Amino acid sequence: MNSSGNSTQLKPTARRIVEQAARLFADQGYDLISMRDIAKACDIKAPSLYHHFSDKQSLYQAVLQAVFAQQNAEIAEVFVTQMAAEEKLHQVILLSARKISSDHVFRQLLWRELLQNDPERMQFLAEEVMAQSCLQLQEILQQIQPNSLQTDSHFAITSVMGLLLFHFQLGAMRQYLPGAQALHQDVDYLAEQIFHMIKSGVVYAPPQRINDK
Amino acid sequence: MNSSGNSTQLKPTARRIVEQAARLFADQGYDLISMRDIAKACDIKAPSLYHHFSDKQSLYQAVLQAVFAQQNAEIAEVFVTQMAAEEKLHQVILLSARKISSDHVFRQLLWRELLQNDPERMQFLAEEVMAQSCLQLQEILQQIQPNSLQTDSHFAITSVMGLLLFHFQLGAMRQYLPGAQALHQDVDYLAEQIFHMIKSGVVYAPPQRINDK
DNA sequence: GTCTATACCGAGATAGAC
DNA sequence: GTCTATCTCGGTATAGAC
Repeated sequence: MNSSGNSTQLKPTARRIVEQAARLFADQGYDLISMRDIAKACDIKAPSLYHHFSDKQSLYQAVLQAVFAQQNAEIAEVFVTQMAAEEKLHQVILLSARKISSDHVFRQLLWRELLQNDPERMQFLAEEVMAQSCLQLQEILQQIQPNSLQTDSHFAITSVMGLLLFHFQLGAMRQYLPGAQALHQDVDYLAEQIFHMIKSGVVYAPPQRINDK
Repeated sequence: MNSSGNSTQLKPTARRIVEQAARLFADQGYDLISMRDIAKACDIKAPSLYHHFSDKQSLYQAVLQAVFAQQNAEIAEVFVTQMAAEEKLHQVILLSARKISSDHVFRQLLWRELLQNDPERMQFLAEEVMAQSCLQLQEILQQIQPNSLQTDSHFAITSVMGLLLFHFQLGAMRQYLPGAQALHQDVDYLAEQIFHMIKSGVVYAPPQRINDK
């Protein structure tokens, strides 16, 4: 359990509220969680919450802000290392996989936001949460592929996101799908597979050129 | 707008209710849609719904059943053609992409179910909805890859699912991510890219052997 | 900053007439 | 098979004491 909103510049009680609310919202969703539920988790009564947040929506916004800012900070760390591009991609995927698989709160909230597909929130998510990682990922990918070909880096980036998110969201369904083995519970193994699929997709046989810039 | 529950063996009014409910549930989710909302969409009053379904949960179950059965039937058609394995994979991905991108109701309900991650429902989804397509996909993939290597077919299958689902769920966020172009709104183009990524992932350099059977 | 008490609303569901 | 009327519950949010 991580990234449950250690956002700074919030007073300690507000911080605790956001932390608890994040866990509950992630788990059961906005509608199923009542202000009473959140209050109970914080050992206070519901009306006290309104001293810290004007209403339920504001609290939810604060939760998203906190969780995604936290995630953003942690993911950024992945990119600082100095290695060959391919090994860098490998590490980025491995560490992102560990992060996303272990951080249930972040993953669920992200999945929920993608469900809504609200334009404003998508812009916020993309620009404030994803953009940094995506740009650095783009750079790595362009270093890996042969100079002569230009594969679709936007497609590659979103595929990395998609594979990471989907494989770790699959959870309880995985065991019922064909060919499932104990192996597939192993985060590092899945990360390895994702790395190879992205790498081969980028390196081999791009279907067509694209004016990437 | 498709697959909105043309389930047979339901009386016509019940069928209409399921159809409308599917659209509403997919769009706004179980909790946000009231029985009154559904009734209004059917031009009846809320209590009349209880003549056809014992409660809200039962109606939701009927919706899932109808939408997923429909989807299952449509996807199954994709596999009947006779072609070389690689071309077959190509077609399967292309047609699945068109289906999943156009069927907003199915995609949203599936995404919502994956959010809950309830073991029983995951088993239902996997076995009743996914299993057929997955097994046939598995067969195709095994025909494509060189006999000498055994790649992880479970990983490949779930990656196909993940890429298809994610890329078409991305919707409004896509335009805010690096490198987005008008191209990426084109279903067939994305399908092409997914096909190539899966193909190269399966054909080239499997990271390690696996006892697949 | 937290509480009790409460207003207000809309939800799911049922009874019983037609 | 559909309706009107109604019950009951739990939700968000506010007022005002401490």
